[in-house]
Amino acid sequence: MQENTTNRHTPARATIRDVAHRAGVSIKTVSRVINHEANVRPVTRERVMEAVRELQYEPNPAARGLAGRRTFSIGLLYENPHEFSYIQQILDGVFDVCQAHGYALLLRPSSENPATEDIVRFLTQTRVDGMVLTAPIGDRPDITDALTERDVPFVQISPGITDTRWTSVGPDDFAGSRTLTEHLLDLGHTRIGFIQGDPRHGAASARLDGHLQCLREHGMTVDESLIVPGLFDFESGKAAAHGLLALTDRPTAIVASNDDMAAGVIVAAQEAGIALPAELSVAGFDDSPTALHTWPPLTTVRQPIVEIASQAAELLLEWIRGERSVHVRKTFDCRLVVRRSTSAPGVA
Amino acid sequence: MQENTTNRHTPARATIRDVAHRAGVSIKTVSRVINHEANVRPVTRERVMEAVRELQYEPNPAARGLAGRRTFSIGLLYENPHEFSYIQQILDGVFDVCQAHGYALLLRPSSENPATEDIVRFLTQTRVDGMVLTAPIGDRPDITDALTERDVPFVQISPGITDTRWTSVGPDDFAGSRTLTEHLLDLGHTRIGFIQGDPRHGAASARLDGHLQCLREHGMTVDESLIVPGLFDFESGKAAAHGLLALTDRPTAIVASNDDMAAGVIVAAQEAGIALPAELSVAGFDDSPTALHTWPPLTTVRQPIVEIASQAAELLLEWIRGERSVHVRKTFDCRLVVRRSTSAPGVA
DNA sequence: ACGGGCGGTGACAACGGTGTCAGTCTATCC
DNA sequence: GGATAGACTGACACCGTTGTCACCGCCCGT
Repeated sequence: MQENTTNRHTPARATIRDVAHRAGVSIKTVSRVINHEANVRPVTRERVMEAVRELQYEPNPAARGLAGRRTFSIGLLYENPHEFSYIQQILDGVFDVCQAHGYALLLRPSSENPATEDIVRFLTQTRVDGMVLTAPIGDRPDITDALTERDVPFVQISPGITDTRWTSVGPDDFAGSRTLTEHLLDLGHTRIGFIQGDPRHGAASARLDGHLQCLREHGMTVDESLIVPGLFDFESGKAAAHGLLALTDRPTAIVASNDDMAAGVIVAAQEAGIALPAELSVAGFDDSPTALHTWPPLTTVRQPIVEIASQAAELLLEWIRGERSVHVRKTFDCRLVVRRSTSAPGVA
Repeated sequence: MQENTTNRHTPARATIRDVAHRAGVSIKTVSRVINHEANVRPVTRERVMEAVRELQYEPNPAARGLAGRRTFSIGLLYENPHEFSYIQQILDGVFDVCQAHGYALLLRPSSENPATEDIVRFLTQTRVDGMVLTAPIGDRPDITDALTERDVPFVQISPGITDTRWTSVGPDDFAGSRTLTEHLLDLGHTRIGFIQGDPRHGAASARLDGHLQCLREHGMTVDESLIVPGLFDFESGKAAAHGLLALTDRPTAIVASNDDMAAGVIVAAQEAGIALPAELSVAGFDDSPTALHTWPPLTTVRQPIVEIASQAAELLLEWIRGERSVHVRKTFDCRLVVRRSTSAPGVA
């Protein structure tokens, strides 16, 4: 016995009413079951579940959204990234969690320094239940205010300042950077160049601070001329390295605040005919794929990006569901990854 | 005079009813205006638009979706990418078009070879109005069939086979590859290694065919031992290069089917102490950021990824709106980009 | 003057769920 | 044995749009 033989395509998706009818209960009870509400007899629940399975019922998100005032979707805001693999991993981590909880993931890439109203429009157009904000845009007060004002929950990833009014997740950039510099000191380097990251990112200053702190702990004076600005991208790293390598008393090691810049340093050294790592040790940060694509492969600091992103999404969903009512800041440890781009001065 | 002073947060978003009341028309007329339907007097239209502006009205997508059976959102399906920048550019291109047309972009990353039912679940859960499929997953008959069966419009990006039943967009891999090989022949190379891409991608065979065709056109016989497999990722490129460089009569040039593999070739050459480009010319494909991050920078073929993605989204939206009823295949020209990784044999 | 067509508009019923509230049915306690 | 407090269930309004259809007025041709 076939149903609906005339309707050849689009086999008329089952609705909650069909399920209710089949299970011999009211639509409200079906609603209770699919929303995991309490106070449904196990027998009833099972009967409903069976009807759901038989009819391959999937609740209509539009109807749910309309009646329940939520969309079961969250947005991910990010600014045009330099390190593509970074945002890709963020995306993977967030998506996994969304997937697991039946949420959809809406993307909101943005140009550099997007207008507040553009972000607000995204909120009103999509009505996402919450947002994951990446650095550096997640720090902007106008954005956090706009979200707060509209009661849209959000979680920041790697914010510059840890504001107890909000929830955030990030790596321990400070400690990671300190460990890295310590590694170079242990190898015997005394003149270490440092290329800063994009100052709009909190990670940039945290990594610099870790470096400086480590030098001080080891009783070294800081040579200002060895601390140079950068923007987290390959080009700026290369340019900064050329500057450092042109110094009369040039450094025997250079720490770049991320791997892309470190790759720039390597190319700069190659252009200048400087042997790696014998004449110059190079280190990065992030342990992005780039770190393995250079020659020699990069010593770097691994931050668990996917895990950080998952945690951010997890915290966001908890908040959305009202399972948590206090803001937290989660910090993840970084791990030093030693490869062939660093060695004792003079050693190949 | 203030409205709603008690309701401090969430200023009670305006609905179509509020707009109708303010403009002195029925809600249906407002609906007509915001959907750009015909048969509304210009005067009326303007009056409604003004009310919309004053109240900052944005239609509720859930209500729209429920009543109108469409979600104003499209999905982007992609499989875990090796070249992160590639998918990032695809995303940018698709997003721009969505943005311009008021559509939301839902992401559906997937593991390698996802189950059909996972994709189907994505469709029924999100009820997107259409899908953009990237290679290689966009080629899978089970996926295209599932979409067709459910009347979900889709557009393929860089499919392996051009099926006239569907719409697709992609670069001219064949011609691009031919141009690249020609460049090497012009430089005087006669033994050219070729590293193939992931065989699941149509681009892989198209690029190989372009290479072979070029050799034949120049009256050269094809040395099978110079054609080796690869998977589009750095590691496989490096491994393949090691194999080619170990040949007794080793090639003076290697073409990799994409930039990541070419980066692998460069590292392999460096490991083997082979001078670039004097002893070995290397070329890639795509002109990804990687191409500029190697030393020497890569000669490659640029494909207009963002443009391709935009076009795909554009075609998809046209189809969704019923503005087009015939399937097309759009091909974009590639451009040879010569950098320092290629030179005449023996020349630095 | 009349009927027919068409541009312009509104009333009203969907769309498929959730929230509220009232009701029934047990088990428990005096 | 009756009162009472849960556990469990359903009726019904409502969420904010779009689709359908009826209607009104006006212009046109005869």
